[in-house]
Amino acid sequence: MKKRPRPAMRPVTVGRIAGAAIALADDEGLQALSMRKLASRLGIEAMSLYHHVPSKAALLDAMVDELARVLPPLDLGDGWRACLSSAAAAWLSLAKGHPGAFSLVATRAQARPLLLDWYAGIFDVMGRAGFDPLEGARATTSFFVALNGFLLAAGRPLFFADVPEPSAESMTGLSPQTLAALHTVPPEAWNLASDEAYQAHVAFLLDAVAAALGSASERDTDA
Amino acid sequence: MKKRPRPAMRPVTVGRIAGAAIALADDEGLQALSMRKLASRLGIEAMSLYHHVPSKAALLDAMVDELARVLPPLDLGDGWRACLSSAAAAWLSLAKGHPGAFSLVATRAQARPLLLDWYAGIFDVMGRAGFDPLEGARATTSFFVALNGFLLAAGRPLFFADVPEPSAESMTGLSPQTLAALHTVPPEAWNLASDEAYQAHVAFLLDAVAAALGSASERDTDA
DNA sequence: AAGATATACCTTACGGTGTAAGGTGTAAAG
DNA sequence: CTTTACACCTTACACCGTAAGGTATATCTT
Repeated sequence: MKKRPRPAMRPVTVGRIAGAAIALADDEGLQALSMRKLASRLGIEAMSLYHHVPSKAALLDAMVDELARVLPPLDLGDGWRACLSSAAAAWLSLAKGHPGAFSLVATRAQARPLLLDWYAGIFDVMGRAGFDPLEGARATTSFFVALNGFLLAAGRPLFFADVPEPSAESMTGLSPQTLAALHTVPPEAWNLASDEAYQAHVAFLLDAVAAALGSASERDTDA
Repeated sequence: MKKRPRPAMRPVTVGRIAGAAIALADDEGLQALSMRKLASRLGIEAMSLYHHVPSKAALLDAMVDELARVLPPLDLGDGWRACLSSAAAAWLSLAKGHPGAFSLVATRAQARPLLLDWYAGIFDVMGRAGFDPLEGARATTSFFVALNGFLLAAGRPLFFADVPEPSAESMTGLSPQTLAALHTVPPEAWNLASDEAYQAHVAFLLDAVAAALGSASERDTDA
């Protein structure tokens, strides 16, 4: 045991770097996250970050790991519906708590151990519910990518925040038919920023899971 | 009418710039799309692009417009299910035809007239099917963001391309339970790159739309 | 025909980015 | 006290988006 270097002092660690990066992304947007700005928040120089993290891509992975640590625990005991429902709630709280950094979790989840542990709990619940493995896993995967699609879109307005008045048609380049069609639907239908819209999306997806599982494993549902 | 400038010659137009940008993004990835590389593909200098396009953000919008022009037409005549189904197919063909540029369409669709015309056709079909406007529009919106979630994730492997063998657990940092849970599901369940997976996702979502519309407007379905 | 004008493109430059290469100072180990 | 190792720093490079202003040419006006 000759190698026990006794770090001189370690005020900055990978975890702390990732935490500061998440805070920076949440404050100023992911595109504003640069090695220089991040370093200055930590009171060091940009290149010093490279003694803790090999590249910016690795930093982004570390941010995903750090975010996975604050994921609320899942409800693993009350059946698949409660489990998926609590997963959706946890996902939402992560997206709301970290508006700038969340897209990383949705986008580069591949092979980050903590996040996979979290997902694995869900696959386990689905498996124990007795569903066909392929159909069940497909439904679960569809559920999650659909959740991500919503939360990634929720950052910016889908279509319009406010649909332009028909009188303004000349300014938008929209055809009258298009404007008329858009005006037949209530504006809140595409306001993805509300909790209510998210709940509607989750309910929509849970029904789809139920339908997929029901049709794929009748032998289990009526047994 | 004194102002009729008669352009000297116009070999490069916004449309052509957008087309070249799409090709560049598809060839080398969206992050490799720079004004300098794009200009050199067109045989001009970077700053010359700014005589046709005010900023890079506007260029990205122009790319969305250009992509919307190659969207296959929708099936507007055979009911909402055929309409959504053809929309999903069109969306897939766009994503497959433009792997680098597609994420722009999914991400910055706001207020691009051609794309809104396309969407408006769908809202029109949904409206004419007699469904509750809010519930119907919510279901349609959910359908599309869920489609986007799939196609945005389909670019990279979700979880793993290949799940590691249990014997390799020490290398991945995964717990034995996680590895076991991941191994209970067939690998193709999270291979999002196959057409079959997409069809399964679309079928999953269409069932959800049917369920949402059925529960929201019984007065129409049995009338 | 000659001058004015408008346009398409170019040159230069600035402050930002990620990061390769190598230097410095301090704290622990021998 | 010397050696060593590590945390942090300095400098530098190639790239980015784009602000400011220059030049050549094609057309309109006279």
